[in-house]
Amino acid sequence: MADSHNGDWWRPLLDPEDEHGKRRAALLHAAFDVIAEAGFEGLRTRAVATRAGVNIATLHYYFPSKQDLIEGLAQLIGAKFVTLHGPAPRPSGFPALDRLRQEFSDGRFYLKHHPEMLLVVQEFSLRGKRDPEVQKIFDQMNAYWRDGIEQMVQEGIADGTFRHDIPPREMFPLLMSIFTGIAVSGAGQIEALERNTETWILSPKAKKKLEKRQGGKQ
Amino acid sequence: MADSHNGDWWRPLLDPEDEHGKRRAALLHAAFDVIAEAGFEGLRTRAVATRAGVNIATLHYYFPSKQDLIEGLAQLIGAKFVTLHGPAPRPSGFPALDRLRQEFSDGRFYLKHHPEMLLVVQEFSLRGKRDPEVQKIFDQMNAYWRDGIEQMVQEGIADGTFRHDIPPREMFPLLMSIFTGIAVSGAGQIEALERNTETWILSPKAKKKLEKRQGGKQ
DNA sequence: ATATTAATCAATCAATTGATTGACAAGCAA
DNA sequence: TTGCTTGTCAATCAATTGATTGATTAATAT
Repeated sequence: MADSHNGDWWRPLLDPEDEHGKRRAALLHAAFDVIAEAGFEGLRTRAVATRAGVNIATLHYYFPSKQDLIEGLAQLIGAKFVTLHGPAPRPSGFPALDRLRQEFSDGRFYLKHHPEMLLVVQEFSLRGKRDPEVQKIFDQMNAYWRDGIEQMVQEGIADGTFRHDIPPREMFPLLMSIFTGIAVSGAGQIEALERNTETWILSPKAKKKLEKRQGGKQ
Repeated sequence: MADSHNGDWWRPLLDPEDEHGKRRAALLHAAFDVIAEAGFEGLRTRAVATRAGVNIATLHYYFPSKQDLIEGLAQLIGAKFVTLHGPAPRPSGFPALDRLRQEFSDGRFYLKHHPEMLLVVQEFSLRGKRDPEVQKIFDQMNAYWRDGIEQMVQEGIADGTFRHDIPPREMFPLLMSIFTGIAVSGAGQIEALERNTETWILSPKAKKKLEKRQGGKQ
């Protein structure tokens, strides 16, 4: 994710060579913007079409129904989330800690540069409660995220980076709750939150090592 | 809050003697139900009126506009939240810990018995981003909650129940994030989450006392 | 050259939606 | 009784909304 901290972020997603895909993508991005501004409550196909610079009938040509448009956007966001959260090699002495920090870094990035992304995800999260198709995609997204965190926790405990007296299965909901809380409330003190979380879950051994390393550098 | 864990919960809110207030309340409760089922996206004045058993024109008699209805419900929920979260005397050796546990207890209660309440609050939270009037009420609600937690943290640190090496101002966003995360994700492992949170923030002294007390009882 | 398909739009439809109007009945005051 | 206020509803309005139709143009295939 850190690699994509640029202006382009997630927009170029469908094949830009394909004219058909281009317009389709433009409509999806327009839908994203409208939802970000007005929520699902204010999502109007006309607004989406106008924003994409096409006629309302053209929208229905690419997305037969409003529901198709919504599901298309859900899949777009889901796919992008997986891409951005994909496993990346992070060479370091504390791979688990690095991944934890990456997670916070991602949170900071969205909060600072693309809060509308978190907002739209919340909109979808809420809509999923009454829309099985959306829920399915949302569940996949969450499962992917959960698996990543769970793996991180297990690795961290296995290599002695994280405390061993918190069961992996219990540490996960803890982190998940913290991350979700950050995304929703937009915690202003995310740095302090990160620091304290580390203080909490790092093993004494890893703490000492880190202090030593930092002490040597400073 | 624990005292109100009954079937009536928060419904009897306005003066039931007043016929005018009765109808008004019925409309607000109907609106609550509609939002719980269909979200703001699906909130229709007709549905609310029908549910309350009155004509659409009667709804507009009590609430001139849809916006008035929404703001009325926001205030209703806000007021009830303050009532339910009001400071209650909790005689115990660990007042701060008791309040912490009460907070988790409240979370469990809503998740188990009234998840629709959390859902509607989320709907309002999201709507607040584009509705200043709603946001104002929501902010008051959150400020009240925050103050309570902040006070709890300060008391807990002052009387030695909580760790003193975490600044109160840093412990607060931590708990806030955890609570929010629970409400949103509906964490299934809320019990484990509570246990680990306690392990985290309790001071060593308080832990020993608790262990002793529990050991003596069991 | 001709037929077919893809892409687009202006115009329109049928249904919905928030809100209003005008009428009526019950309660209350003068 | 008379007149005013409150509460309620059937009917209606004007605007919106998701979706369709029919026509047109450009590209592609035969």
